[in-house]
Amino acid sequence: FSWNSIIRGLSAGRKPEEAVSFFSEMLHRGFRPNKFTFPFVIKACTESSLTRSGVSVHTHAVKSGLESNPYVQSALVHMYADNKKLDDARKLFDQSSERDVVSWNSMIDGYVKCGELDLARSLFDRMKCRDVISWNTMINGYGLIGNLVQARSLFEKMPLRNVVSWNTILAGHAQCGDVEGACRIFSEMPHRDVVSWNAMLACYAHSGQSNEALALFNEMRSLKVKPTDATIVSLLSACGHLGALDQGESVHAYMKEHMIGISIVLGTALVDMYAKCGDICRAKGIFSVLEHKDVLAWNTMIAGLAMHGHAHEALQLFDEMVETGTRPD
RNA sequence: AUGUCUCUGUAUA
Repeated sequence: FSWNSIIRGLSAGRKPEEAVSFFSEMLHRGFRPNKFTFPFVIKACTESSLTRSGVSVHTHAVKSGLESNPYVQSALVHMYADNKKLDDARKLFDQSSERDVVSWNSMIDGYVKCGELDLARSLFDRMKCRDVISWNTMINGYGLIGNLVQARSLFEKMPLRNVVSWNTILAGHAQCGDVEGACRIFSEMPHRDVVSWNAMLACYAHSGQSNEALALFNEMRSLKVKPTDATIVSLLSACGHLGALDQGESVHAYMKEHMIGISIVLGTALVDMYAKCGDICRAKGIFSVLEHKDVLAWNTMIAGLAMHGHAHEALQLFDEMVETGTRPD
């Protein structure tokens, strides 16, 4: 009933850990979770890397007799796999009597994200119920470890491709530095969504083809594709590499115009862009208003200061970072 | 009414 809707809302929101505390509250008051409750809570544990709570949620699922529900089971496999607890995930996976396609895919993706492509592949080969996500997951894995030969071979063999398949093989080429290949795929793909555009933009930005990135963004705008944070971040990175302050400023203005809020990632990209373009004051200004600064944000600001010869200030900032409880890496 | 895949931020070489 309504407990479920609240937990669902929290788990989909920005603070999924609140869904977990809400779940404990629910149990504390004597309400019984049902088969819809668990996937929401487990997802919240997955996203906030709360593996300890996850284990306790797992225990409750067992007590409720819901551990064999396919939605609950696959959510648990995904939770362990996503948090790199591959042995726990696999144990659960092997114990399940009826593994559905989502459990298989989650287990394979767990191996993929840890670079264990051989283990992923052996599961994939044993699968009878492969769907487009299984194929996409494997293609992504080969792209991540730089094996474009296998990635392409699966891409060609797969019976059905969706836009994610195309985006995945595109990103794989980008990951391997094959800009021409990425370009070719981008132009050949039957449909492009915002992720396709973002992947191509990032490819240009990472390979130093900043002007191509800016040109692609203009094309994107003329086609009325709505940008996301990833779009803006790649653009800022392109501007930073060019040292093009005026272009960077116009991206910043675009953000304000379209009411794009400054997340930690976007904020760090802005700090970096202003620093690389030589406007250290604006970089400091953005940095100072960033909430929940993480180690990457600090590193960016420190490097920006150091780059411009403000060694003393950089060291001061380093001390401040440590004092405010961020561990240097 | 619920679960799985793709794109984004820092340094050095």
